[in-house]
Amino acid sequence: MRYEKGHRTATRERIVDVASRRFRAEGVAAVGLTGIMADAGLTNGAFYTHFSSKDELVKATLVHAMNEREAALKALGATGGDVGAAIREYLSVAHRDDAASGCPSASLLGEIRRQPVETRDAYTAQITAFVDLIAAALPGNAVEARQKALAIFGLMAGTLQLARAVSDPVLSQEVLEAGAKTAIALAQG
Amino acid sequence: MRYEKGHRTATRERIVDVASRRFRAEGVAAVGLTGIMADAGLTNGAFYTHFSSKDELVKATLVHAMNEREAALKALGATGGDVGAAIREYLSVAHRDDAASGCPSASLLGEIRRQPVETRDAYTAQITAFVDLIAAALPGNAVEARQKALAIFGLMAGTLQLARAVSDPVLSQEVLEAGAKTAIALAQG
DNA sequence: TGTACATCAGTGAACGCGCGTTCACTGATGTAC
DNA sequence: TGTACATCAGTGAACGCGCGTTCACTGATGTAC
Repeated sequence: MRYEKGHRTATRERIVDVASRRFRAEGVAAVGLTGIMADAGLTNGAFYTHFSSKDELVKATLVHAMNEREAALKALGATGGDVGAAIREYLSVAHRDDAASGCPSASLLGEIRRQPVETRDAYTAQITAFVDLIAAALPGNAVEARQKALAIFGLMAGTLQLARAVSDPVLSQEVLEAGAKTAIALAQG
Repeated sequence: MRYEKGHRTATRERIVDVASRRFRAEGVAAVGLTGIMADAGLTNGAFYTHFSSKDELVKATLVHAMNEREAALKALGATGGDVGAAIREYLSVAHRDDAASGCPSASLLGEIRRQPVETRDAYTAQITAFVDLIAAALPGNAVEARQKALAIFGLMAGTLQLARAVSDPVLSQEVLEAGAKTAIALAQG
């Protein structure tokens, strides 16, 4: 073989990994393909041997980042019932200051609505699974738990974005704390 | 006079108005100055007799849109204590489907953190006033009311964005309802 | 009163730049006969 | 065993395009003398 087995797959995954970090940190519209390919150690032309368009890459990165997040949530034991720990991690200073490896919903939610329908469909499927996971860890009957899970998710994504947007560090901290306190109360009550 | 009195001011306001609608609907990065000027009935060159850069326009549109929202909130009687009506309006299908004239936080929150510090400062001042307004209408002591106001704002902005992002209309409606129910419970409890 | 110049809001072509995308080509390694 | 051709992942220059920004210019109306 010219390249070791799995070389092509590994290259594609490297592109997706680099792109998903830069999209989350800088926004989809602001990041160019040439830069992504350079970060992955390749030249621009190779992009189209892996993806048919930038839109397809965006879709792949969203799915990749959501799966990464879902795995992190499971690792934190949230699915075992410790939703509080997951909320505190989500609304932490560390997560606020590291958008690149953080929740794609928090960094890209505003851009997702302007993506092609295939991308929005993929995102919808991911978010549905994610909300199911949160709901399963909440007390109460299934209908109530689902409602709460949706509200908690909206609260966390909105709060994290707000904490990142404001320029006053004191206010930012206050936003995180108010969100965490409220989300935990919702999860327990 | 060559132009009637106030002509220049009116033109500037027209540019800000057009831009603030298009930025909210399509995102700051996706809208070009030539298109904005054409929508305002002018050619591209005139832009720089009113603003020194696109960044300055973005800042002006944010302030403009936030003030517009604040006026709408007051008109709804939220400052008189009817926070429920304001929440229902915010998380309505009408608001979801009309980002152009809606809350700039919901449509632009993700982009604000990447703006120059002057823009983020201006946004921070606006959001502070906005949160004070919500807090004043909530029951309980000032500290509690402020915490609740921050959480409610995060919840509403995140929920509205999520309802806009998902491609499934049933899920979108469910998101709006779960958010509204939770926000109202928070405001009353 | 008539003429020369100043002011002002706006025009529209041009600038360099980076974007997404295309494509002829390379070079290493495989297979066929 | 030696030679011709096929496959594959990637290269790097080029495409047209729209971006933010600059600038010489226009034309209507004002003021100075």
